[in-house]
Amino acid sequence: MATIGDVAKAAGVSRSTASYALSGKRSISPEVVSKVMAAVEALGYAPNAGARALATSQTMVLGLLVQFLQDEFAPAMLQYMLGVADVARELGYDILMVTEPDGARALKRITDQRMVDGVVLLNVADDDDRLPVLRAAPQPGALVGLPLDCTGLDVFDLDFAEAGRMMVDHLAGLGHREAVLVLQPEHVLVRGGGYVRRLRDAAVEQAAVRGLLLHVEHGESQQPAVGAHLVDLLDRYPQATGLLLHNEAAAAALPSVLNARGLQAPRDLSVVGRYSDEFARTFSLPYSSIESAPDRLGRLAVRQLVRRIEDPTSQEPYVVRLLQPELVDRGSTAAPQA
Amino acid sequence: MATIGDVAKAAGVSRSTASYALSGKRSISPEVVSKVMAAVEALGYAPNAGARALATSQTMVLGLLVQFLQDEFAPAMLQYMLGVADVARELGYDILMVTEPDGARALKRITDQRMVDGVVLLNVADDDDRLPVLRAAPQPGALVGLPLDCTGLDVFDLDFAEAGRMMVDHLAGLGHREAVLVLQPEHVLVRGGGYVRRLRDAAVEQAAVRGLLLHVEHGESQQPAVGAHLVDLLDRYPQATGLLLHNEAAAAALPSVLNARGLQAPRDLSVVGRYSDEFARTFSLPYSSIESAPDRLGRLAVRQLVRRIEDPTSQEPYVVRLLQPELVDRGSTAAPQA
DNA sequence: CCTAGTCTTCGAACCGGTTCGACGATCACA
DNA sequence: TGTGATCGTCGAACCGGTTCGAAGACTAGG
Repeated sequence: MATIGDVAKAAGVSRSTASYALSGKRSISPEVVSKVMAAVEALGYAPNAGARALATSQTMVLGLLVQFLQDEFAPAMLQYMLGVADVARELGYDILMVTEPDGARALKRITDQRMVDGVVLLNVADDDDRLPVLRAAPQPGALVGLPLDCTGLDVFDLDFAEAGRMMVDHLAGLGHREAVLVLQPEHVLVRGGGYVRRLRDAAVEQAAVRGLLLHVEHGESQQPAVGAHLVDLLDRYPQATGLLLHNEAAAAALPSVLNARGLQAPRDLSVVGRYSDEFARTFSLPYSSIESAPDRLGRLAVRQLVRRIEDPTSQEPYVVRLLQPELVDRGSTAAPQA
Repeated sequence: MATIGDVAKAAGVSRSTASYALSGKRSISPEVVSKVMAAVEALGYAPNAGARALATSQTMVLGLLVQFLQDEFAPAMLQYMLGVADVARELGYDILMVTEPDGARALKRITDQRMVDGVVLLNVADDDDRLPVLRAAPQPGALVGLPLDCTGLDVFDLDFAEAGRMMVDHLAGLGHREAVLVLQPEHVLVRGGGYVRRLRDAAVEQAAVRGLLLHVEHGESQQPAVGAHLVDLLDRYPQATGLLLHNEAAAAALPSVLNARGLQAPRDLSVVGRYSDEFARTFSLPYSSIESAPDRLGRLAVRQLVRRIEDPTSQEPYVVRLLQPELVDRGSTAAPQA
C-alpha cells in the first residue's frame, strides 16, 4: 500500500511538501500540487487512519453507545441509530457502534484508548452509570435521553411531561371524563427510565386539572402478555372512553385486541399513542400519536457533539434541549358517545 | 493522558521493557512486571489505539456494512447487526458501522484507510457492487447473503431454495391443493435480491412435483398497500386454502386482515411465513414460520472472518454455507376443510 | 579460570502521517 | 544596490506504540 513517502518520491518532492499539497495548510506552487495529485491518483494513495490519528490526535470517529435492554422495544432504537449515523457521515465522521451490556466499561475503553473523538449515548437512564465515565473522559459527549443530573453534558430528549399533558388535554378537550394510561412495564421505570415517570406525573397532574379520571397502568412488553393485559384493562374499566398508550408493544397489539372485541376507534374508544410516525407506518397503526422524533433527536445530538469536538475551547454553555412534542392526528379520537 | 513512556519512567525501566512486560512477548522478571503493573494502575494507562494500529497494522475493528434499502424491512436488519456486534466483542473486536447508501465507496474508504481489519457485508445482492471493492481490498471479508459469484469470499445465508420447498411440502403434505405465495415486492427482486428468486423458483418447482396449484404474487412493503393487497388476494383466489408469506410486512399485516374478514388460521386458511422467531414475538404473529436465524448468520460470518484475519496465511478454502431452514410450528396449519 | 549459554534489559529503529523552523530564491522598495 | 518581505520547499522532530539486535550479568560446564 502506498504511503505519503511513495507519493512524495513519485512527485519528486519531500514528504512534508506532499502533505501540505494535500492538506492545503501552506501555499504550494500549482505545478507541485498537480504533480502530487497525479502521484496520488497513480498510486491509489489513501492516508493511513492510524497514523493520521496518532499525528493529529483526531480519529474522525464517533462512539455510539446503545443498550438493548430487555423490555425495551428494539426496533425503536434503530431509528435513533440511523439518525446518528446519517448526520455523522454528512459531517465526515464514522461510527463505532458499541452494544455491550456493560456500557460504562465499554465507554471507558473506547475513550481511554482514544478510539473516538466524541460519544453519543442512547437510552440514558435517570442515574446512568455511564455518565461519571463520560464526565471524566477527555472527549465530549451528547446524550439522547434526560438523566437526573445533566451537568457538563449536552442533552436531547422529547419533552415527555409536555407529551403527557398534551395527551390528557386532547382527550379532555373532546369531552372525555375517564381514561386509561398504559405505560411501559414497571421494570423500565425502576431501572431508571425517567421518561416514563415524567410523562406519567405530568399526565396525572393535568388530568386532575382537567377533571379527567385517569387510571394509570404499567403495561407489558412481550406477547402474549401485552394483549392479555389490554383485554384485562377493557374489562376492568368499562366506563373509560379514552386510552393513552405510552408503550410501543401495547400500541402494536391493540388492533387485534379491539378487533377481537368488535370495537372500533374512535367510535367505541378514543386512542392516543406516543410513538414515531415511522413506527406507525411499519405497524400500520391507525391511532393518533405524539411523534417521538427519534431520528431528529439523534441528528441534533450529533450536530452538537461535533460542534464541541471542533471547537474544544468553546465556552458555550451546555444545552438541555427538550423537543416540543407534536400530535399527529390519525383520526382515532372523537367526542365520547353520550 | 499517560503514555507507555510515562509508565516506563514511573516503573524505572525502559519503554521497551514496559511494553514487553505488558504484552508478555518476552520474559521479564516478575519484580519488573509488578512494578510496571503498579505504574499502569497508578497512572490509569491505556494504550493509544492509533499508535498501536500504526505499529502493529491491526486495528481490532471490524467494518459492518449495512444498507437500509427502501422496501426492505428495517427491523429485520437489526438482528443481523446485533449478532455481529455480539460475537465481535466476544472475540475482542469493535464494530465500525457504515450505513451509507453508496456502500461501495464507503467500503473503499474504510479499507483503503486501514480503519478495519476485516469487513462483514449485510444485505448482499446478486451482483453487488461492493464485491469488486472487497475482492481488491487487502482485508478479508465475509458476506451475509448469497451473491451470484462467490469466488474469493466466505458466504453465509439461509438456504432459501430449501425453505421454499419446505413450505410447499408442508402444505402439500397436509392435503392442500391450491395456495398463494406472497413474495417481497418485485422491486427487491429486480434490485438483485436473489433470495426472493431462489425461494420462489424452488417453491414453484416443488409445487409442480407435489401437484399443488401455486399462485405467485409480489407483495407490497408499506402500509396501507400491504393490507389492501392481501385483501385483494383473498378475493382473487377464493379456492386457495394455503398462504405462504415470504414478506415480513405482509406477515405483520395479516392478523388484522384476517380478523376484519372473520377468518381464522388454521380453521379457514393455513398460513406459513418465513421470518425469525424474534420477529414473530415482537409482532405477536401466531403463524408457523421458517426461522431465518439472522443472528446465527451474523455470528457465523464474524467467526469465519476473524479466523481469516488471525491466520492470513491460511489456505483454507472459501466457504459458502447455506443454513438448513427449520420450520417453527405455531399451529397455523391444518388439513384443508372438505 | 575461561567460555558458552541463558536471562533481563536497553537503545534504536520503525510504523505513516503532520507540523515547525529554517533556508534559498524572488520581488518590491528605498 | 542593498534591505526586508514574501513565497515555496525541505529537513527534522514528533505523535505513542512495537520489535529487533545487542549488551551486561549471571550461571553452568569443561
